[in-house]
Amino acid sequence: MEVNNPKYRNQGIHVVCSIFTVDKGVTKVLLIRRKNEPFKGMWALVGGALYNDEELIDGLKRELKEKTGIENIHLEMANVYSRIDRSPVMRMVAISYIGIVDKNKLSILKETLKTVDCDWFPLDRIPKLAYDHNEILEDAAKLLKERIKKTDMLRYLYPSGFTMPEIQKVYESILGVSFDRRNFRKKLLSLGFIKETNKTERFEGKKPAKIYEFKKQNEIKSIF
Amino acid sequence: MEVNNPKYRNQGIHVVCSIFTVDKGVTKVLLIRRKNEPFKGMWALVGGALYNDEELIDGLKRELKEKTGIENIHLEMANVYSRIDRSPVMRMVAISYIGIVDKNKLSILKETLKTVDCDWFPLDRIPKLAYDHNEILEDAAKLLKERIKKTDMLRYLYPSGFTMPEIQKVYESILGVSFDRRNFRKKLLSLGFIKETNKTERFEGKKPAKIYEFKKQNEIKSIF
DNA sequence: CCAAAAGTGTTAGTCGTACACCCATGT
DNA sequence: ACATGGGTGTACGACTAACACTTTTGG
Repeated sequence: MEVNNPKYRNQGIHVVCSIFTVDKGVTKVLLIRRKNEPFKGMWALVGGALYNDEELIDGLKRELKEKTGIENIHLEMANVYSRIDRSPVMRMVAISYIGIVDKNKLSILKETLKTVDCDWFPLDRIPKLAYDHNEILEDAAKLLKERIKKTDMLRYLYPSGFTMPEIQKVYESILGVSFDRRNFRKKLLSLGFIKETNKTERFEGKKPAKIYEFKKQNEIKSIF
Repeated sequence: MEVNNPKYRNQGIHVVCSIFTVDKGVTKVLLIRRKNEPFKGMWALVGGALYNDEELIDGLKRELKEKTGIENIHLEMANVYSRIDRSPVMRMVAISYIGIVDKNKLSILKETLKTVDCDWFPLDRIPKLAYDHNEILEDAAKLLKERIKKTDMLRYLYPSGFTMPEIQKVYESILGVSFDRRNFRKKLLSLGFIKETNKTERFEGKKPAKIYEFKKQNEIKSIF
């Protein structure tokens, strides 16, 4: 690599995340409103430019803390965006991540050095966002569907347990379909990554529902 | 973004690809041998540094042509690698791609401006590679398995048709399992992205086998 | 004691798996 | 004519989907 070739100059990496939650049956994503140029005053996904001395996930967590105050959440990689003019400042390739959290278990900063607002937006009411974030968010929402169908990603929404009717509503909200109560329960239990507790909690009914929790990763045994 | 912050400087993007083929029942990957530093003389995956005026896929295709002579092949994104010291020259984030081709339908350049050799290596006989390419290749091979199971990626291995026993052997080679002939045929047909032709070809038997081909993407109709 | 959601079990249909026989051809 | 792989159909078991009744509690 001829380091001095000007074609290698002025490139940077954006790290950006779509953090989802489900609030009373509605899937929402966390957006911030930008204080500075470019895209001053516009809503955007949380993220920023990577430093040259940090890994992607660390840079993203730094940005996330700076712009929302959120710490210690699980994020997984989603997609990559390389359109040449996707940033007006310089050539930036973006790496996108997704996460899902219980919004009631964390507090967000409404204003920071770089933001003037921060809020949860239902997926069907997303404003025009900075950069190509509308596209990134759309892809992220699609991926979220795949991931909750095929992995135990929802464990991060329920670090301390959930009831069947509760998590069923979340699946139905995110996937946009509805399931038979009895079959849903059987299916989820058959996957083997959740377990019953002896606690109960009222959800929508008067009869209390059992609380289940996700097994720790090392408790999940494969078939062989 | 404060463009002058030195932490944003000296970052680059690597694009790199694992191009697979299946040769007489053996899955192989295309490697080049480097002519220049860093890693001079070592084998490596095909790839290089992205220019600031090109998209990932275009940069990768440019590198691919420069270093192997290969043009016009299908590549799909695989993974991202961001270890800070993964390149000794400067901080480079790598985006990896995978592809699969019929090696008999293309010719490769044994030597170029930047390479001294180029060859197909069986996956169980991979030498120590430049950069973190061993890790990238391992991940790519895993992803290849997923993709041929879940998508019609093998269409790119067979642009002009295939016979059942032939493609079955490819699946078996890549996945490392073996299938019942009758069930394999039924399964593949049931997916609905291949169609019969009226041509035949001899494969291993004396009786000629029917040639099938992948439907064009727009011929594949969904269930609804 | 009634309304409303939570919890459970059984049956039918569908899909995947296992398996045996006939067919077309080259030698 | 026969050996070799290519092509097809059927029966069984496993999983998925549809569905109805009992239980627990708050009001």
